[in-house]
Amino acid sequence: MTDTKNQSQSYHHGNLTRVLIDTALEIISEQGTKDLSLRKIAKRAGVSHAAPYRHFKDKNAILGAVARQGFDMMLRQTEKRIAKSKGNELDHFAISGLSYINFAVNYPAHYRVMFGTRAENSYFSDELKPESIPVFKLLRDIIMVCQEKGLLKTGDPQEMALAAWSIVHGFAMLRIDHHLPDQGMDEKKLRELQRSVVLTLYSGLRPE
Amino acid sequence: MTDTKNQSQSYHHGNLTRVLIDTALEIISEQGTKDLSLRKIAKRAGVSHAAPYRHFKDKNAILGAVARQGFDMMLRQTEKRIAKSKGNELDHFAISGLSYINFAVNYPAHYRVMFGTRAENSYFSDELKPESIPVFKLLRDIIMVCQEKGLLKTGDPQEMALAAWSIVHGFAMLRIDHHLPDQGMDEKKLRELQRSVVLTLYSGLRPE
DNA sequence: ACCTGAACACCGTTCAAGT
DNA sequence: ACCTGAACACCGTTCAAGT
Repeated sequence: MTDTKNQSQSYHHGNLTRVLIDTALEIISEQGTKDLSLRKIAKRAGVSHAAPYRHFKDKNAILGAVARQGFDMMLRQTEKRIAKSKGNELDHFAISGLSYINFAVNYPAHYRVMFGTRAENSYFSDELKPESIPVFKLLRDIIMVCQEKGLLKTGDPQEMALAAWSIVHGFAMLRIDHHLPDQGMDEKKLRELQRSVVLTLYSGLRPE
Repeated sequence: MTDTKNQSQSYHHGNLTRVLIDTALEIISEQGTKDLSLRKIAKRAGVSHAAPYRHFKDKNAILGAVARQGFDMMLRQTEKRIAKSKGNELDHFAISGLSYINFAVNYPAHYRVMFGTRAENSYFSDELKPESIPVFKLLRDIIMVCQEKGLLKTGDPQEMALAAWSIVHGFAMLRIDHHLPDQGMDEKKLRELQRSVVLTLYSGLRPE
């Protein structure tokens, strides 16, 4: 009963920025990226359709904020899973890939904004996809450690990280866009499939 | 000089359907999927903005036709490359993957429509992604032949085809959307990278 | 049968005006 | 400083009307 005062007035005092991001995510989850509009966001946030322009340059800037938040969440989540693991570095490598796919499956709205086709995503800076760099670096660092311990084969770690990323990104995209031939597979079967696909292909990176 | 008669009148006699598809592709290539509009297509085709509705149910139906054409082209192109190859079945397997990525790189406009997020792509039928089935089957058949000859390890060919598909789809998407850390890589370097990534990961499917 | 033009309900973005 | 409301140039889709 004490914190019901900040209802319809609260984000008139500074937190509209956050509310707009959260509302955008809600709408994307419910109606898809395609049907997201600035005017819908504004209406649901209880504000005029021009108000968001005080907080974001344009519609893409809101999507950019959503993407940034997504990359943050994905990184933290992956780091946490690795920290909790009792396995060796090779296990960490596998966990990073599976965790990546899990994030995409659990937060498809975020993921779609993060990796919407670049042609449509001018909300990434004109330079190279800077948002995805930290998670890519994490992957590459794990690979380098594995190489030092002889758990993965030698070779350019950047290239191997890219290979690993291709698999998980590809699988995640096919999965959340329902392009998989998942004829009547239930959730458990899909998770097994996902595990099997990643581990099989990762084995191509093991020492010969 | 003989066939200049069919200029602005010709598609009033039945081929507007084709002109609309081709025009859509032109605009996507020039301005991106996001900036494609029915009204732009109609205007460039020299027809009123309501005319396309005689030929397609709605805007998505046009994109569906583009996607279908893309899957056709991809399949034929891959089959042709395999037919020209002098290698064994394992080579065919590698060719199918590299050919897949090449198609995406050479026809990014097609590819983006083919694999735009499903939430946005109601132009795929409500059933399972039927357009992509033939190319998926080709991949699976090659895998089965390789298994019979002991060139690939045993296991569910459907699952292995999915694994192979994940890689090439993931790499293709990252590549055409410029999410790759391709700092100053030229075309030749990118093709080497692509080849290396695919072959490395495919080696995870080889007999143990 | 095929196309047009007006109409409707939406967009993103800008800008003067209000508090 | 932050928000509103009207305005502008666009959308996709429908439908009566023209040929």
